[in-house]
Formats: sequence, structure tokens, C-alpha cells
Amino acid sequence: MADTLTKPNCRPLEPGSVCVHCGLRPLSVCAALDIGELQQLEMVAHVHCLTAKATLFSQDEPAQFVYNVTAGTVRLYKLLPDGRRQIVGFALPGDFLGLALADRYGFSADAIEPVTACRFSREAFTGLVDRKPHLLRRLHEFATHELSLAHDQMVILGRRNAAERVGSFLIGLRDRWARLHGHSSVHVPLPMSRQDIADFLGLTIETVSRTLNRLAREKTIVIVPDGVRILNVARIEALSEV
Amino acid sequence: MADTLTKPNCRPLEPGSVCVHCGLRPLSVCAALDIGELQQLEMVAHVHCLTAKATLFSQDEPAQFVYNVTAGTVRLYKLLPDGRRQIVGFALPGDFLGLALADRYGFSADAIEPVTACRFSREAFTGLVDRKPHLLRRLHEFATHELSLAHDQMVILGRRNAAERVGSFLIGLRDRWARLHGHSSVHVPLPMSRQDIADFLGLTIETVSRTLNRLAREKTIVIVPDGVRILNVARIEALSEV
DNA sequence: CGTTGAGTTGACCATCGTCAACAGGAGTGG
DNA sequence: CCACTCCTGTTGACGATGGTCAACTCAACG
Repeated sequence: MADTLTKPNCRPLEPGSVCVHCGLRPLSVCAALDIGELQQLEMVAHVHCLTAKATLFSQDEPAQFVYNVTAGTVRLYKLLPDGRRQIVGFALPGDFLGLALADRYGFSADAIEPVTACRFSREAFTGLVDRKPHLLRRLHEFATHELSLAHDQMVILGRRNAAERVGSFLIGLRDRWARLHGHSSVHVPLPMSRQDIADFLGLTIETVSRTLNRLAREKTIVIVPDGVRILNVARIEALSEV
Repeated sequence: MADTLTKPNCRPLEPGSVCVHCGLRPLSVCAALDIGELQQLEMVAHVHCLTAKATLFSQDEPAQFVYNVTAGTVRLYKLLPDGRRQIVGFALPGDFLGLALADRYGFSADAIEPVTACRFSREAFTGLVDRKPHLLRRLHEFATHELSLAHDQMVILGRRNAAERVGSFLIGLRDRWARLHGHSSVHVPLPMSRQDIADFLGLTIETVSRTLNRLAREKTIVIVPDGVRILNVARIEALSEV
């Protein structure tokens, strides 16, 4: 799968054919729709481009829109009153934001790097969902998949030590990139900061840094400018073992 | 709401009227169905009674059935190869098991106390779901609600200390019992063991015991035979503050 | 060339885990 | 009826993992 799929692209495109030609379609919720339905969807869609650090939406705010991420990485997080942050997930291209179709957002979302996303008014989208059971079925599949990932993350947060958390994180991201690119690679891009990784894994930035560099010192990984390269796949997979 | 709703009851009932008279219906997925549909559901239902410690299903095993818990408490958990356990949730009356409608179970489930559950063959149930978009919509609501609870639990596991975890747990259970009984109470039944609480909160049994007894010593709660009674609601709510 | 922000590293420390002993109730068998 | 075991929960002593605080490097940027 070409890299253009996951790189931002905000050039205007000829109306009525954007969704049909979208390379991410088979991986996104849109796969549930036929060509006619795609055109209905496109009529209520708006291609939205965000710069790094831009906010898509904030927790508890009225949920005016739902989103389909088409390029870049989004961090999803909850804040405690005293400022502690827990990242509940990273949304990659193909991921849908607003699965709950609820009145208010359950978490905050902002762009880690330049992001493009198809934005739909929640009202229009839920209208479409109500008329298209196949789309609802697809949303439900996405929701239960997210639930399963959340359960895995609960195991990581509740029962694994720092090295295991970092290992599981790398393997988890590797597999998600593999799905997106159509093939697995030992090169794992990490668009998020050490602080983001720490807030996802329930650790501190220092522990993440130490753990990654320990893995590098023992030749399990190499730290490269935009992420890591896995040298000893078996070792990392053992750390992340279910 | 009467307590009979949540107490096991395995007497045979006259066919065709069980679901219609089920007091849990408004709280369960069945609320999406009209009387005719309920009778269709009942035809593929089987009231299942389990003793304490009985297994409903195990992780990775083919998902032959889905369940509606009608009485008792079920623990849902994942195991690591070395035996570490993470409880990903407790299912109370009204909760649905098998939301994913997937080929295999994503976690194991067993009865903490005597449990009754309506059991459906997954095949028959998914057939009904495919014919009834309202039921699918209801399942989706349940799934996104579970996802939201999972996100809350991720915050607890990733970013909260022992006292906050225990406090959040008590408030969370209090609110779930309140929903079930129709009114809130300072009496919070704890049908699960200290070990279960520990494995849910990412702590050890000793830390759970110490934390509960510290709360009792400072007169925030009283430990009673079947759970706790909250004396200082404000204190516990402050601990569990979002 | 100075500033800023991300990341790294070291020294120290607190929280929670580990290990061990013990209490008390339920169930069992003599 | 009592002695015994078993199981759950409690409590104390100690230690390790990961957090805190601080200093430092380095690249990007004005």
C-alpha cells in the first residue's frame, strides 16, 4: 500500500469521487458502504486538515462531529483534575473517532503530527447509520475491536512491568503499521513523544527513556530519529507475550 | 426495584412469558425488543444456573453462546502465561456477555457467587441481530458504554495510587448497584474476594486489605461481612474524582 | 549565538510488592 | 463435641521497582 495513504494531502479533489477513490476505504468504516451510499456520505463529509498539536475535540464538549482519520496520528486522552494524563489510545489512518455517537465526547483528541480526517456532522452521520444497518454493524465491529484493545491495555497497565509495557507497545504499533502498509516491518515509526508513550503506558518519561535505551544497549532495538528498528524480534515478542 | 431481580431463581416458568415478565428487561439489551420479538428471543433462550466458581466460558475458546446475566456477579479476566491475572470487569445483572459476537471469547468469565443467566446460541442471536437493527443499536450502545468504562479503568490503572483506586472502585460499584436497585445506598456489597479486587485494580491482595482497613481506621468506611458501608461519602468521592 | 524543548542520565526516595506469620470462620472427620 | 485443616483476610518487616528531582546534551529555530 502506497505511503500516500498515510501522508497528509489537502489538495482539493473533484467532488463525488473522493470517497470512491479513497485507498483507506477497505480499512475504514466506509468499507460497509456501496458506491451510491459513499456518494451520500461524501455529501455530508468535509476533508479536515490539522497541523501538529491542533485539537480535534475535547472531553465533555458537545459532540458536534465524528471523524475518520485518513492521515497522521491522533492522541486520545483523559485528564485528571490535578493534571495527570492518561492516553487511552492513538488513532491511526483508518480509525474512526466518535464510535459512541454520544452527545458528548468521552475523551479529548489532538493531532500529534499533521493530520487529515474526514469530518461528518454527528447528526447527519447518525441519520445515515439509522438508515444503513450494514454501517451500524461495521461501527459495532470497530467498537468491539476497540474494546478488545482496551482490555489488552488494562492487562498491560495492571499487571506488567516497565520493560514489558514498552515491548508490548512496540509490538502493538508494529502490527498496526503492518495492517496499514500491508506488510510487517522491523522499522516502527514513533510519531508520538516520550511523554505521550509514558502517559499511554502508565509510566514516567524518564522510565520510558531508560527502558528504550536499555533495550538499545542490549541490542534488542536501535533508536532511530523517527522511531525504533527492532533487531531482536523474538526478544521483544517475548516481552509482549499475551 | 425488588431484590428478587438480582437473586438467583431457577424455578421453571411458564414458556412464552419469561422474557415479557423479566424485571431486568428495561436495563438489559432486551429493552430494544417488542413483545413479539421477545417471544422469538425466548425461543432460543435457555435459563442457565451456575454455582459459585463455575465457568461460563474461557478465553480463546470458540464462542458458542452469548449471555445475559440476570442474577449474581461474574468476573471477566485475562491471564498472562505466567499466571498473572487482570480482571477486566465484573458483570452484574443486566449485563450482556459476548457483545463482540466474535468467533472466540476475548476473555474468561466465571461466577463469583451463584449466578443465573439467559444463554443464547451465538448463531441464533446474531441471526436475530441481523434482522433487528434496533437490537444491534442497543448492543452498540452497550459496547460503547463498556468501552467508556474500560477507558475510565485505564485512567485508574495508569495514573492513580492505591487509595484512589480503591475509592474509585467503591464509588463505581455503588453507582452500578444504585442503577440496579433504583436508588443509591451507602451500603456497597462486595461479592468478590480481596484477590478479585486486587486483580481488577492492578494491586496485590495485601495492598487492598491495608487500604480498606486504613479507610476503616480513619472512619471513612466500615467493613461489614458482605462489603462496606460508606460513612464519609465526600471523602471517597474526592478519592475517586475524575 | 542564545533560547527553547525534547530526550537522557544519575542520585535518591516512596510506594507498593514480597515474604512470612497469624487470626478467625467454615467445613470435616474422629 | 472437639480437633483439625483449609481458606480468606490481616498485619508487620523488608526490599525493589519505578517515581522525583536535578543536571546535562543536543537539535531546531529565531
